[in-house]
Amino acid sequence: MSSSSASGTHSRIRSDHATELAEDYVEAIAEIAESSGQCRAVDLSRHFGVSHVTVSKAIGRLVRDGYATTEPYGPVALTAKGQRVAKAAKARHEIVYRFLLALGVGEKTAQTDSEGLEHHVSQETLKAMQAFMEKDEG
Amino acid sequence: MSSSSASGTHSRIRSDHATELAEDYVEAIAEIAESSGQCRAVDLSRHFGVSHVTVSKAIGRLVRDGYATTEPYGPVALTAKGQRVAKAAKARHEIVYRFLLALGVGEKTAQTDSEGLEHHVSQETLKAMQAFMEKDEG
DNA sequence: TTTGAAATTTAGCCTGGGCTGTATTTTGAA
DNA sequence: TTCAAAATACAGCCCAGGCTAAATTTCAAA
Repeated sequence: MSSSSASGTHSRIRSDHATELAEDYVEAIAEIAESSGQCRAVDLSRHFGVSHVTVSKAIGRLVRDGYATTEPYGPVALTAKGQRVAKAAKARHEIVYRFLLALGVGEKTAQTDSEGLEHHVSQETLKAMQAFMEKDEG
Repeated sequence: MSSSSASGTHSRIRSDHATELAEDYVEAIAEIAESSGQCRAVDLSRHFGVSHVTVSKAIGRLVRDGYATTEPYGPVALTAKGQRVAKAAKARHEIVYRFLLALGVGEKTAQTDSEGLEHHVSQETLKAMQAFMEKDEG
């Protein structure tokens, strides 16, 4: 396996972590807003199982980084940038999820694993997953 | 995709992060120790591309959590627990890496992606990956 | 219209993982 | 043997992501 090494690879993984939560949040915000018309901090708090304060701080970072907007005591809305990220994250998530099912993994595991994997799958691997599903299923 | 939700799944993802770095470190320590006889902080610093101070603190956590031992100004060694974790991480890493290759992903991407994915793949998915490789190649 | 419950905010705390700068210890070369 | 360079440690800083407790605002029901 040629011993990985060479800071580059690993530092990419590290910096990925910085955006993982943001992606999880915008994805959740888009889902909730779509299903119930708007997304409030309390919805996210329930969704992720963390305190409302944690959500509030996370929303603050999303706003700071241009992914979302909000008003005091109001709901959260995604910016155009946030919507792009949410859409891309959802697409990746679905590909990974369907791929795991096609691989023969059970639904529950596919769901759990796809949430963990979606942030670490490159475009090239996504392509390979899609190719596999096309070959495999239709 | 049944909108994920339900704190359980996501909180698992969060707490995973706590052990990811530990796994990366013990895996790297095992590799370096195997190839050069011992592992020093400076080796890890170069391996991960982070400062020696960051490595020093990480080693402190490894020691605190029973994964490694060290003496002042001395090299780092894995405990039995650390060796178990390193071995398991390496095994997972290799399965994921070979699986990606079998999927048709290029070597470089397989290397990068496997580093990101290895911490998020469940036993069930690993089994499915192995089954795929056996069917596909063996 | 008032009031109480629900939601949000603010303050303050913790750990992890990153950094710089400075001191200390090892160790190899002169 | 001495001394400078390399490695390690220590002090102190930052931000992310988690928490509790307390203050504030909204909003619906009485």
